[in-house]
Amino acid sequence: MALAREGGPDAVVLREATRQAGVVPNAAYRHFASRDALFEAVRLTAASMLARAMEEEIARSGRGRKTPLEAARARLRAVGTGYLRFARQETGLFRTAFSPAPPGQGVDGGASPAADRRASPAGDSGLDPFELLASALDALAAAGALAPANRAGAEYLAWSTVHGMALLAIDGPLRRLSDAEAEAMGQRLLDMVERGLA
Amino acid sequence: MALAREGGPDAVVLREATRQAGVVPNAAYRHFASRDALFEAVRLTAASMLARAMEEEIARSGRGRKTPLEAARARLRAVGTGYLRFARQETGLFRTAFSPAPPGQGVDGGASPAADRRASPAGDSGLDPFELLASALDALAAAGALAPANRAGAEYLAWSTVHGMALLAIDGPLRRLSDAEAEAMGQRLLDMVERGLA
DNA sequence: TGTACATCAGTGAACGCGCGTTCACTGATGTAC
DNA sequence: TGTACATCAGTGAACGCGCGTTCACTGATGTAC
Repeated sequence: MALAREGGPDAVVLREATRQAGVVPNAAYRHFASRDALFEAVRLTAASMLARAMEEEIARSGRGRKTPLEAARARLRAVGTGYLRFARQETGLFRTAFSPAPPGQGVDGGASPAADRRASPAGDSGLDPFELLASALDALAAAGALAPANRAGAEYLAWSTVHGMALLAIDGPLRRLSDAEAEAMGQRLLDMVERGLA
Repeated sequence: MALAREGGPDAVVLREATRQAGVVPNAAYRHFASRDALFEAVRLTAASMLARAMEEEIARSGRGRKTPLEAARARLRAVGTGYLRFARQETGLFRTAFSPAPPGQGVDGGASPAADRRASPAGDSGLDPFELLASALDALAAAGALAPANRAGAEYLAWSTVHGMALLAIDGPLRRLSDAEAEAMGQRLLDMVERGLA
């Protein structure tokens, strides 16, 4: 996890992990069948940390009295905000979570529900990032701010938007933004989504 | 270029390139100072091919009589559509174009104007993808479909959106969509942007 | 027209590096009878 | 209570691999005088 946090997916190197553990390289094979299996475990953990970060943001957004519509909007925003913040603050883990799984296995790139559920420690909702988003959109639809005709597949539209900004903020032209600027840009993006989905 | 097209940035390996050229490995050093320099050349070319694909899409969108507003909208859509299609059809090159430049050099990840201009063959406009987007947004603002207050930084909002979907369509959950489905999803995304930016 | 020389793509051999992985093993800890 | 045995994390040594890069070189082509 330290390697992934520091250097992203490519830094997850079996030999280096054993080095940091103060142990001989092949000792890793007591714990993981292969470097791919080790990587998969790291990826899953990273994905569940992202989910966790988003849930904390959601919890924060729930505070204060609100109409159902306000609450639904705040929840969707929180999902996006949590995602963007995690991407900026834990760049290596974020990139690891979305690193395509090694070919061969039929495993999804990104977080799969079952896998996440397996990895998630007690105390969170057990929902993966995608499910958190879906449920925020459901709430928005229930509150009437998202026409039923637009509900289907809306996850992918919202996710695309926020995922793209996360990556531009990591690798791309938004990399050099200050925290405050990135935050403001993120909120503008979420405004756009809210308006665009309606 | 063949390596990048086939396998993305990680497949751009000096030794393999010389192998495919039917030449001994160190012969590469007649043409590039290092593997990083070779990679940079590939990246630039990939970026300029993306720009090219977008320009073709723009040219296509210009056909038929339209009001200025319709034309501006069509142009912005074309920018997005070209981007998304290139990402799906030339996945390896797309990923290469956005691969972060090797550290050390102060070079941007993604396409920088000057670099692109250098690399672009005669016949295109010489604008990089970002500039194509910017000019489409200018046209939209001029046509009155984008409030001046929202114009600044709108590039980053639009780009984020489309970039995110491109990546979800490459690595993520949108990977398995058919061409027709991906196309439809892309158009919905662009609808959202149009509405959201206004 | 002929000769001396520079240029330059490519050769052949070798380097050190870090990687994932395999093998036969040791030695401490827990468990069965 | 004591002994035999299984379990299991970690050891030590070695493997083959592909990578980028360096070195001194060859041999064809172009250029100057």
